[in-house]
Amino acid sequence: MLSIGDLSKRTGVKVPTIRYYEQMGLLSAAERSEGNQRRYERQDLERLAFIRHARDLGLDISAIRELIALSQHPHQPCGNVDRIASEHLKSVRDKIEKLKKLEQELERIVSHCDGDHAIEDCYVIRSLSDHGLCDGEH
Amino acid sequence: MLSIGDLSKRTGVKVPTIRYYEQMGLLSAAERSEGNQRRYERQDLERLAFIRHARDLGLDISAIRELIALSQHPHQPCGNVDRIASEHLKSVRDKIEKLKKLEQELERIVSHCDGDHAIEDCYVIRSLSDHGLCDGEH
DNA sequence: TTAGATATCTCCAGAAACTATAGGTTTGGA
DNA sequence: TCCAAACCTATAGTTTCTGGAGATATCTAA
Repeated sequence: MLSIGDLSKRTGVKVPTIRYYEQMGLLSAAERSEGNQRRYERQDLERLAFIRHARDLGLDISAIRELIALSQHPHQPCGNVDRIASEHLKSVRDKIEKLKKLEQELERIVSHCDGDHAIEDCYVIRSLSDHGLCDGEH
Repeated sequence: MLSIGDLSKRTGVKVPTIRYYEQMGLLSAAERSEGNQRRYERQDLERLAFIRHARDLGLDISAIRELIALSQHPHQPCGNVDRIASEHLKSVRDKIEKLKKLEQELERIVSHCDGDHAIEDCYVIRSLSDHGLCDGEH
């Protein structure tokens, strides 16, 4: 039996966050010690690792709740699971695209600034003020 | 003189967001009409465009506040301006790296799932549960 | 000029996913 | 047995907005 602190150390999820996940219904309410402290088992460790992993992947809490619910009806076809993951893949790709544009623009802005002239002539400030100096859309 | 609605239409920033920026000290308190409604001038339009552009680039409010403060001392050298933009560029690059790893992992997950078998065999669920199945770190 | 529609005002609450604090109780090791 | 560390609950704060309620102002058309 693990305390909440043990669980935290093993998964890297902070203690208040574990309690928060319980409150959000991602973890079922843990057993309690005589003194009312949470006690966990291996299953809970796995569940929390699942949640953490999914959060790292950027899935939001409702998507994770959905996946957990699906995984508890194991004889259903897994089309929905595939759908959730595919949707998420799309959104990750969108994010990458947007960030790449930002990267280009910031590179361009920074490369014009040698850090050694007066602010009134600074390209960073000028280009932030004037969208017309940008190469692309954003 | 522009109303807050005009300003909103011209910049694409929603009305409550403009008021929020004023509250956060990014926009100075606007002049008021006799009936206490905000009235803006061209300068305010430019300032708001600057803020919007910087937000689009992902700079947070405190960074923007810093840039605005710096831009009000136009004869100082612009090293700090460069620093803020460079730091942000670095964090954008980090995010891109992380998201690319996620993209690969999700691709791998989705490609294993044809949406047509039972959940108990589904690779999505298995690999989310078991971090050991991942290719890389995240 | 006046009625009615639209825009604005302030203040407050909510969304997401935590994080932190306060004040009190339990546990585990010397 | 004692005390520090960990735990408990409840509540508030974080960030960047967004939306609503209820009251007031402004604009337009008749």
